Amino acid sequence: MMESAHVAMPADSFEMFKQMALLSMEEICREIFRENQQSIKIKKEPVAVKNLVNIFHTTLKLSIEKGFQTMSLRDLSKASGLSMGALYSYFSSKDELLEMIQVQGRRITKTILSRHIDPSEPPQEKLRAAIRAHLFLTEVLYPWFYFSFMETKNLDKVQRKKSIESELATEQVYINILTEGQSKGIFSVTDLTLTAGVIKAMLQDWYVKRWKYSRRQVSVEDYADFVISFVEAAVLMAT
Amino acid sequence: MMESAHVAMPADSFEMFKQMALLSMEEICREIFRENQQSIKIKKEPVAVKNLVNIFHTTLKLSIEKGFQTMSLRDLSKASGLSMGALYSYFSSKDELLEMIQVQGRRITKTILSRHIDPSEPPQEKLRAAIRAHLFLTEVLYPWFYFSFMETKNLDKVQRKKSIESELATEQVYINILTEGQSKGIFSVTDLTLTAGVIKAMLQDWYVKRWKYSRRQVSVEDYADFVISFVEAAVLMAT
DNA sequence: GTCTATATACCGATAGAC
DNA sequence: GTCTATCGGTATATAGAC
Repeated sequence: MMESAHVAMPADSFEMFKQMALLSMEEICREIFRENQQSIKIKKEPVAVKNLVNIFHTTLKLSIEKGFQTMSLRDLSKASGLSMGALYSYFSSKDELLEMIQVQGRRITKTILSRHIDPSEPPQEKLRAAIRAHLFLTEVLYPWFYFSFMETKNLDKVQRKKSIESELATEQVYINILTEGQSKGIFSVTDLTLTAGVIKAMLQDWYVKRWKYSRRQVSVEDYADFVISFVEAAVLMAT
Repeated sequence: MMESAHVAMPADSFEMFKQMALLSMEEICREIFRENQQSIKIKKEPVAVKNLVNIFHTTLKLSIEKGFQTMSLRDLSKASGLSMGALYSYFSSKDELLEMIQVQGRRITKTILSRHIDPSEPPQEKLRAAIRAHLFLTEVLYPWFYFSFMETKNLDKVQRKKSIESELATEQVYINILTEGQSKGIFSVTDLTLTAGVIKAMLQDWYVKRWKYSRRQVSVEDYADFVISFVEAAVLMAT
């Protein structure tokens, strides 16, 4: 297993982030293919990956428009150009398709977020880096995040629990940063958990209410700068 | 038309708000009945209202669990105790049921929010009152708000447009308050629209991620106090 | 006003030709 | 590896008895 072991990654600009993240749809689908070879009937990797890219892309597209439950597999078949039979070579049920997408999304979040926070940096820098990394990631993988957000309630009990754990883990990143800053006398926070919660709510708004920001022509970098300044105004110790 | 003409309503505590809001399910359903008498076949008001209460309550309950699309009308029939035939005496299609619920929710929001903001108050008080009123309202009508939030994308074009307008109108309330405070030298805000947007995101989190707050035993008054202090720390002019 | 029974269409999933 | 044809089940919606 490759362990990047907290090598600092600056990601000063969104473009830099995009390149460093190396999150092409294709790579993600290759990983999914390799991990699900027991349930995927197709054996030739190039063919399988090509079709998985198509299937996931089309699923996300249709689900964002009208929801995963509302999208029938006939819709997916028509929009992707693959037949019903071909689709069922890549997953054994519609629920498995949902799960495959969710699992991968959670892992990417975890990997990228920890990779972009350098524990040797001071808390204020860490806070900025975390906010930027989180927003840039959700921008690059917007369909995935919106889908995950909207479809969590349709998961089975086991998967839903994992989804909740993932959410709380993301919040914990901010609780840790705030705690450290508090103890170093840089931040002044009355309630760590609630503060982390509202930070997360602001970040979430970027992909949940994306139509609002794109119609107002607010770029992800604009929004990151704003959230950072807003949060800092609220938590930085008055000097 | 009854016009409350901005009579100040303090709503200092959640309990007071609850009483003043007078938003019993029954009253709301009576209103819906009177406005939809063309599509509701039942003519006796007491019977119709009683069943509408049942239908809406059950619909919200089932939809929150698994989504409106996933809930079949057979599910609704079973859970409400009304037959399929009886259900169709109250709406002409499943989509109309969705629309009836959405329309009413939007109207309530608009009415209550404007009723609880006194334009003669100073901006700082208005900001506090708006945040409290918004949170208290979403607490009282949690199922309605969660439902509206999750099902907006399933509306037809016309209804979705109205939903967007409603969201932007709510944001405008905060933009106006912030603008006034800015011009009076009380607030210092770099971007009015983005600030209003993140305030709204924090308010939304109360009903979107409700499980988180209830598991942590945070009351709506705790949360209101926290959001007010967080926002004030960010926008109040340093003295 | 409420029920049961049913029309019609589409759903997820699979078998078997190619 | 991909297709078409089709299975059994269930969806929305309605007709007609009571």
